[in-house]
Amino acid sequence: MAKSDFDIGDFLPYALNRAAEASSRGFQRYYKAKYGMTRTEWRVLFHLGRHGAMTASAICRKSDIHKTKVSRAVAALDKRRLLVRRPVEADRRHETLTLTNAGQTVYRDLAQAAQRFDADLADLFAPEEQAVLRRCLARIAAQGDGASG
Amino acid sequence: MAKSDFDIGDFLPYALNRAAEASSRGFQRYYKAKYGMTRTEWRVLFHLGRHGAMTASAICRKSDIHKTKVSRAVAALDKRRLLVRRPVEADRRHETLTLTNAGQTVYRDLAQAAQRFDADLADLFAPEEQAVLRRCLARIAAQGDGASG
DNA sequence: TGTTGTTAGTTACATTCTCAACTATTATCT
DNA sequence: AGATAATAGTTGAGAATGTAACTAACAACA
Repeated sequence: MAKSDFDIGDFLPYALNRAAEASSRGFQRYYKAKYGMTRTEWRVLFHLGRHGAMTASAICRKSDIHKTKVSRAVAALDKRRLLVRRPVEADRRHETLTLTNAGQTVYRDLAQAAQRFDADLADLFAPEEQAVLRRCLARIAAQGDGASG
Repeated sequence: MAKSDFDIGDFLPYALNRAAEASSRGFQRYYKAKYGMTRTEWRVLFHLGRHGAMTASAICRKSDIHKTKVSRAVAALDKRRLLVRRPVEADRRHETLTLTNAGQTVYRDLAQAAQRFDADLADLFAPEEQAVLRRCLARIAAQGDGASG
Protein backbone atom coordinates (compact mmCIF):
# COMPACT_ATOMS: atom_id res chain seq x y z
CA MET A 1 0.00 0.00 0.00
CA ALA A 2 2.53 2.59 1.10
CA LYS A 3 4.35 3.91 -1.90
CA SER A 4 7.95 4.27 -0.84
CA ASP A 5 8.42 7.30 -3.05
CA PHE A 6 5.88 9.37 -1.17
CA ASP A 7 7.64 12.67 -0.77
CA ILE A 8 6.96 15.42 1.67
CA GLY A 9 6.27 17.73 -1.24
CA ASP A 10 3.33 15.49 -2.14
CA PHE A 11 1.82 15.88 1.29
CA LEU A 12 -1.04 18.31 0.93
CA PRO A 13 -0.89 19.81 4.44
CA TYR A 14 2.77 20.54 3.86
CA ALA A 15 2.12 22.19 0.50
CA LEU A 16 -0.68 24.20 2.04
CA ASN A 17 1.54 25.35 4.85
CA ARG A 18 4.30 26.50 2.56
CA ALA A 19 1.90 28.37 0.35
CA ALA A 20 0.22 29.93 3.38
CA GLU A 21 3.52 31.11 4.77
CA ALA A 22 4.81 32.42 1.49
CA SER A 23 1.61 34.29 0.76
CA SER A 24 1.38 35.79 4.24
CA ARG A 25 4.93 37.06 4.41
CA GLY A 26 4.53 40.31 2.53
CA PHE A 27 1.42 41.50 4.29
CA GLN A 28 2.76 40.39 7.64
CA ARG A 29 5.84 42.51 7.15
CA TYR A 30 3.59 45.42 6.31
CA TYR A 31 1.44 45.47 9.43
CA LYS A 32 4.30 44.46 11.64
CA ALA A 33 6.56 47.25 10.45
CA LYS A 34 3.88 49.91 10.28
CA TYR A 35 1.82 49.12 13.37
CA GLY A 36 3.84 46.61 15.37
CA MET A 37 0.91 44.27 15.09
CA THR A 38 0.58 40.57 15.50
CA ARG A 39 -1.41 38.39 13.14
CA THR A 40 -4.05 37.75 15.76
CA GLU A 41 -4.32 41.45 16.50
CA TRP A 42 -4.80 42.19 12.84
CA ARG A 43 -7.49 39.55 12.52
CA VAL A 44 -9.40 40.83 15.52
CA LEU A 45 -9.15 44.37 14.22
CA PHE A 46 -10.36 43.18 10.85
CA HIS A 47 -13.40 41.44 12.24
CA LEU A 48 -14.40 44.50 14.22
CA GLY A 49 -13.79 46.82 11.29
CA ARG A 50 -15.65 44.66 8.85
CA HIS A 51 -18.57 43.48 10.94
CA GLY A 52 -18.93 46.21 13.52
CA ALA A 53 -18.96 45.98 17.28
CA MET A 54 -19.04 42.51 18.72
CA THR A 55 -18.01 40.59 21.82
CA ALA A 56 -14.80 38.64 22.15
CA SER A 57 -16.61 35.33 22.09
CA ALA A 58 -18.39 36.29 18.88
CA ILE A 59 -14.99 36.92 17.33
CA CYS A 60 -13.87 33.53 18.55
CA ARG A 61 -16.84 31.85 16.90
CA LYS A 62 -16.49 33.65 13.61
CA SER A 63 -12.76 33.35 13.31
CA ASP A 64 -11.90 30.07 15.04
CA ILE A 65 -9.24 31.86 17.05
CA HIS A 66 -8.81 30.55 20.57
CA LYS A 67 -10.20 32.75 23.30
CA THR A 68 -6.86 33.27 25.00
CA LYS A 69 -5.37 34.61 21.80
CA VAL A 70 -8.35 36.88 21.28
CA SER A 71 -8.18 38.03 24.87
CA ARG A 72 -4.56 39.04 24.53
CA ALA A 73 -5.06 40.66 21.17
CA VAL A 74 -7.97 42.69 22.53
CA ALA A 75 -5.86 43.77 25.49
CA ALA A 76 -3.10 44.91 23.12
CA LEU A 77 -5.51 46.80 20.85
CA ASP A 78 -7.14 48.36 23.89
CA LYS A 79 -3.79 49.51 25.24
CA ARG A 80 -3.08 51.23 21.93
CA ARG A 81 -6.53 52.83 22.06
CA LEU A 82 -7.62 51.18 18.83
CA LEU A 83 -10.76 49.85 20.46
CA VAL A 84 -12.88 50.37 23.56
CA ARG A 85 -14.55 47.80 25.74
CA ARG A 86 -18.03 48.44 27.03
CA PRO A 87 -19.70 46.03 29.45
CA VAL A 88 -23.04 44.69 28.31
CA GLU A 89 -25.76 45.68 30.75
CA ALA A 90 -27.95 42.66 30.18
CA ASP A 91 -25.12 40.19 30.77
CA ARG A 92 -22.10 41.53 32.47
CA ARG A 93 -19.90 38.64 31.51
CA HIS A 94 -19.80 40.12 28.03
CA GLU A 95 -17.99 43.17 26.76
CA THR A 96 -18.87 44.86 23.52
CA LEU A 97 -15.75 45.74 21.56
CA THR A 98 -15.85 48.78 19.30
CA LEU A 99 -13.13 50.32 17.19
CA THR A 100 -12.15 53.88 18.00
CA ASN A 101 -11.63 56.37 15.22
CA ALA A 102 -7.95 55.55 15.32
CA GLY A 103 -8.80 51.88 15.09
CA GLN A 104 -11.00 52.45 12.08
CA THR A 105 -8.25 54.38 10.37
CA VAL A 106 -5.83 51.53 10.90
CA TYR A 107 -8.47 49.07 9.74
CA ARG A 108 -9.06 50.94 6.52
CA ASP A 109 -5.37 51.14 5.79
CA LEU A 110 -4.83 47.46 6.45
CA ALA A 111 -7.91 46.41 4.55
CA GLN A 112 -6.69 48.31 1.52
CA ALA A 113 -3.22 46.85 1.85
CA ALA A 114 -4.74 43.38 2.13
CA GLN A 115 -6.66 43.96 -1.06
CA ARG A 116 -3.51 45.00 -2.84
CA PHE A 117 -1.66 41.90 -1.71
CA ASP A 118 -4.62 39.77 -2.63
CA ALA A 119 -4.81 41.26 -6.09
CA ASP A 120 -1.10 40.63 -6.61
CA LEU A 121 -1.58 37.02 -5.63
CA ALA A 122 -4.62 36.65 -7.83
CA ASP A 123 -2.49 37.71 -10.79
CA LEU A 124 -0.69 34.40 -10.52
CA PHE A 125 -3.78 32.56 -11.72
CA ALA A 126 -6.26 32.35 -14.49
CA PRO A 127 -9.79 33.11 -13.29
CA GLU A 128 -10.89 29.49 -13.45
CA GLU A 129 -7.82 28.37 -11.56
CA GLN A 130 -8.52 30.89 -8.88
CA ALA A 131 -12.09 29.75 -8.56
CA VAL A 132 -11.01 26.14 -8.19
CA LEU A 133 -8.36 27.10 -5.68
CA ARG A 134 -10.73 29.04 -3.47
CA ARG A 135 -13.31 26.30 -3.67
CA CYS A 136 -10.78 23.67 -2.66
CA LEU A 137 -9.51 25.73 0.23
CA ALA A 138 -13.00 26.32 1.50
CA ARG A 139 -13.75 22.63 1.32
CA ILE A 140 -10.61 21.71 3.24
CA ALA A 141 -11.28 24.29 5.92
CA ALA A 142 -14.90 23.21 6.23
CA GLN A 143 -14.04 19.56 6.53
CA GLY A 144 -12.50 20.65 9.81
CA ASP A 145 -11.09 17.80 11.80
CA GLY A 146 -12.33 14.91 9.72
CA ALA A 147 -9.63 12.62 8.31
CA SER A 148 -9.80 9.26 10.01
CA GLY A 149 -6.45 8.21 11.26
CA MET B 1 -10.65 51.23 -5.68
CA ALA B 2 -11.04 49.53 -2.33
CA LYS B 3 -14.23 47.55 -2.30
CA SER B 4 -15.72 48.05 1.12
CA ASP B 5 -17.15 44.57 1.11
CA PHE B 6 -13.76 42.93 1.00
CA ASP B 7 -14.05 40.23 3.59
CA ILE B 8 -11.34 38.42 5.42
CA GLY B 9 -12.63 35.21 3.93
CA ASP B 10 -11.73 36.56 0.51
CA PHE B 11 -8.16 37.15 1.52
CA LEU B 12 -6.15 34.38 0.00
CA PRO B 13 -3.42 34.18 2.66
CA TYR B 14 -6.15 33.84 5.25
CA ALA B 15 -7.95 31.11 3.33
CA LEU B 16 -4.66 29.31 2.83
CA ASN B 17 -3.89 29.51 6.51
CA ARG B 18 -7.20 28.09 7.55
CA ALA B 19 -6.97 25.27 5.08
CA ALA B 20 -3.41 24.56 6.15
CA GLU B 21 -4.36 24.43 9.80
CA ALA B 22 -7.45 22.33 9.25
CA SER B 23 -5.59 19.85 7.08
CA SER B 24 -2.64 19.57 9.46
CA ARG B 25 -4.65 19.03 12.59
CA GLY B 26 -5.30 15.33 12.29
CA PHE B 27 -1.79 14.30 11.42
CA GLN B 28 -0.35 16.65 13.98
CA ARG B 29 -2.41 15.05 16.70
CA TYR B 30 -1.17 11.69 15.54
CA TYR B 31 2.56 12.28 15.78
CA LYS B 32 2.20 14.44 18.83
CA ALA B 33 0.22 11.86 20.78
CA LYS B 34 2.20 8.86 19.61
CA TYR B 35 5.72 10.24 19.62
CA GLY B 36 5.55 13.59 21.41
CA MET B 37 6.97 15.18 18.30
CA THR B 38 7.02 18.68 17.02
CA ARG B 39 6.27 19.58 13.44
CA THR B 40 9.85 20.56 12.81
CA GLU B 41 11.05 17.30 14.31
CA TRP B 42 8.75 15.35 12.07
CA ARG B 43 9.93 17.22 9.02
CA VAL B 44 13.57 16.64 9.80
CA LEU B 45 12.89 12.98 10.43
CA PHE B 46 11.02 12.78 7.17
CA HIS B 47 13.84 14.28 5.14
CA LEU B 48 16.34 11.89 6.64
CA GLY B 49 14.07 8.92 6.17
CA ARG B 50 13.19 9.81 2.64
CA HIS B 51 16.52 11.02 1.30
CA GLY B 52 19.02 9.24 3.49
CA ALA B 53 21.83 10.62 5.60
CA MET B 54 22.52 14.29 5.20
CA THR B 55 23.92 17.24 7.09
CA ALA B 56 21.80 19.77 8.94
CA SER B 57 22.55 22.48 6.43
CA ALA B 58 21.44 20.23 3.60
CA ILE B 59 18.14 19.80 5.38
CA CYS B 60 17.88 23.55 5.72
CA ARG B 61 18.38 24.01 2.02
CA LYS B 62 15.92 21.33 0.96
CA SER B 63 13.21 22.23 3.42
CA ASP B 64 13.50 25.97 3.91
CA ILE B 65 13.48 25.45 7.67
CA HIS B 66 15.65 27.87 9.57
CA LYS B 67 18.89 26.45 10.92
CA THR B 68 18.03 27.16 14.54
CA LYS B 69 14.85 25.14 14.23
CA VAL B 70 16.71 22.33 12.53
CA SER B 71 19.40 22.46 15.18
CA ARG B 72 16.89 22.08 17.98
CA ALA B 73 14.94 19.38 16.19
CA VAL B 74 18.13 17.40 15.59
CA ALA B 75 19.06 17.75 19.25
CA ALA B 76 15.65 16.44 20.27
CA LEU B 77 15.77 13.51 17.85
CA ASP B 78 19.30 12.73 18.97
CA LYS B 79 18.24 12.71 22.61
CA ARG B 80 15.55 10.17 21.81
CA ARG B 81 18.07 8.09 19.91
CA LEU B 82 16.20 8.39 16.63
CA LEU B 83 19.31 9.56 14.83
CA VAL B 84 23.06 9.65 15.28
CA ARG B 85 25.47 12.45 14.45
CA ARG B 86 28.79 11.59 12.88
CA PRO B 87 31.38 14.30 12.27
CA VAL B 88 32.59 14.56 8.69
CA GLU B 89 36.32 13.89 8.55
CA ALA B 90 36.99 16.12 5.59
CA ASP B 91 35.24 19.11 7.12
CA ARG B 92 34.63 18.99 10.79
CA ARG B 93 32.13 21.77 10.76
CA HIS B 94 29.66 19.30 9.29
CA GLU B 95 27.92 16.42 10.93
CA THR B 96 26.28 13.64 8.98
CA LEU B 97 22.88 12.79 10.39
CA THR B 98 21.66 9.23 10.06
CA LEU B 99 18.49 7.64 11.34
CA THR B 100 18.90 4.76 13.77
CA ASN B 101 16.80 1.65 13.35
CA ALA B 102 14.36 3.11 15.84
CA GLY B 103 14.29 6.32 13.80
CA GLN B 104 13.56 4.41 10.62
CA THR B 105 10.72 2.58 12.29
CA VAL B 106 9.17 5.84 13.39
CA TYR B 107 9.73 7.28 9.93
CA ARG B 108 7.96 4.41 8.24
CA ASP B 109 5.03 4.66 10.60
CA LEU B 110 4.69 8.38 10.12
CA ALA B 111 5.16 8.22 6.38
CA GLN B 112 2.34 5.70 6.14
CA ALA B 113 0.13 7.77 8.39
CA ALA B 114 0.88 10.83 6.26
CA GLN B 115 -0.15 8.93 3.18
CA ARG B 116 -3.41 7.91 4.79
CA PHE B 117 -4.20 11.48 5.77
CA ASP B 118 -3.22 12.67 2.33
CA ALA B 119 -5.46 10.12 0.66
CA ASP B 120 -8.38 11.16 2.85
CA LEU B 121 -7.84 14.76 1.86
CA ALA B 122 -7.52 13.88 -1.78
CA ASP B 123 -10.95 12.27 -1.60
CA LEU B 124 -12.42 15.73 -1.23
CA PHE B 125 -11.53 16.54 -4.83
CA ALA B 126 -11.98 15.48 -8.35
CA PRO B 127 -8.66 14.60 -9.98
CA GLU B 128 -8.57 17.76 -12.08
CA GLU B 129 -9.37 19.90 -9.08
CA GLN B 130 -6.57 18.32 -7.19
CA ALA B 131 -4.16 18.95 -10.01
CA VAL B 132 -5.13 22.59 -10.18
CA LEU B 133 -4.87 22.92 -6.42
CA ARG B 134 -1.38 21.48 -6.26
CA ARG B 135 -0.26 23.57 -9.17
CA CYS B 136 -1.58 26.74 -7.56
CA LEU B 137 0.02 25.96 -4.24
CA ALA B 138 3.36 25.31 -5.89
CA ARG B 139 3.15 28.59 -7.74
CA ILE B 140 2.37 30.54 -4.60
CA ALA B 141 5.17 28.92 -2.66
CA ALA B 142 7.62 29.45 -5.50
CA GLN B 143 6.75 33.09 -5.87
CA GLY B 144 8.35 33.34 -2.46
CA ASP B 145 8.54 36.88 -1.18
CA GLY B 146 7.33 38.64 -4.28
CA ALA B 147 4.15 40.69 -3.92
CA SER B 148 5.06 44.32 -4.31
CA GLY B 149 3.44 46.75 -1.95
C1' DT C 1 52.15 32.83 8.74
C1' DG C 2 48.59 35.97 9.81
C1' DT C 3 44.50 38.48 8.82
C1' DT C 4 39.97 38.56 7.02
C1' DG C 5 35.89 36.41 5.49
C1' DT C 6 32.63 32.51 5.16
C1' DT C 7 30.06 28.52 6.57
C1' DA C 8 28.11 24.96 10.08
C1' DG C 9 25.96 24.77 13.94
C1' DT C 10 24.65 26.27 18.89
C1' DT C 11 23.08 29.37 22.43
C1' DA C 12 20.50 33.31 24.50
C1' DC C 13 16.65 36.32 24.82
C1' DA C 14 12.36 38.12 23.82
C1' DT C 15 7.87 37.08 21.83
C1' DT C 16 4.09 34.07 20.86
C1' DC C 17 1.40 29.95 21.44
C1' DT C 18 -0.86 26.21 24.02
C1' DC C 19 -3.15 24.39 27.68
C1' DA C 20 -4.95 24.30 32.09
C1' DA C 21 -6.55 26.67 35.99
C1' DC C 22 -8.91 30.56 37.65
C1' DT C 23 -12.66 34.56 38.59
C1' DA C 24 -17.00 36.42 37.80
C1' DT C 25 -21.50 36.16 36.09
C1' DT C 26 -25.66 33.88 34.49
C1' DA C 27 -28.62 29.50 33.88
C1' DT C 28 -30.67 25.36 35.52
C1' DC C 29 -32.73 22.26 38.48
C1' DT C 30 -34.45 20.87 42.90
C1' DA D 1 -33.44 30.07 47.90
C1' DG D 2 -29.42 27.02 47.26
C1' DA D 3 -26.50 23.82 44.87
C1' DT D 4 -24.58 22.76 40.41
C1' DA D 5 -23.33 23.65 35.88
C1' DA D 6 -22.27 26.46 32.04
C1' DT D 7 -20.30 30.70 29.77
C1' DA D 8 -17.19 35.05 29.19
C1' DG D 9 -13.01 36.32 29.76
C1' DT D 10 -8.22 36.50 32.16
C1' DT D 11 -3.94 34.74 33.90
C1' DG D 12 0.18 31.79 34.39
C1' DA D 13 3.45 28.10 33.32
C1' DG D 14 5.93 25.56 29.79
C1' DA D 15 6.82 24.74 24.87
C1' DA D 16 7.94 26.59 20.29
C1' DT D 17 9.49 30.32 17.35
C1' DG D 18 12.28 34.24 15.54
C1' DT D 19 16.28 37.07 15.69
C1' DA D 20 20.74 37.99 16.70
C1' DA D 21 24.93 37.01 18.68
C1' DC D 22 28.16 33.57 19.33
C1' DT D 23 31.88 29.46 18.66
C1' DA D 24 34.43 26.53 15.79
C1' DA D 25 36.33 25.12 11.54
C1' DC D 26 37.67 26.08 6.96
C1' DA D 27 39.13 29.29 2.80
C1' DA D 28 41.62 32.89 0.58
C1' DC D 29 44.85 36.01 0.05
C1' DA D 30 48.42 39.25 1.51
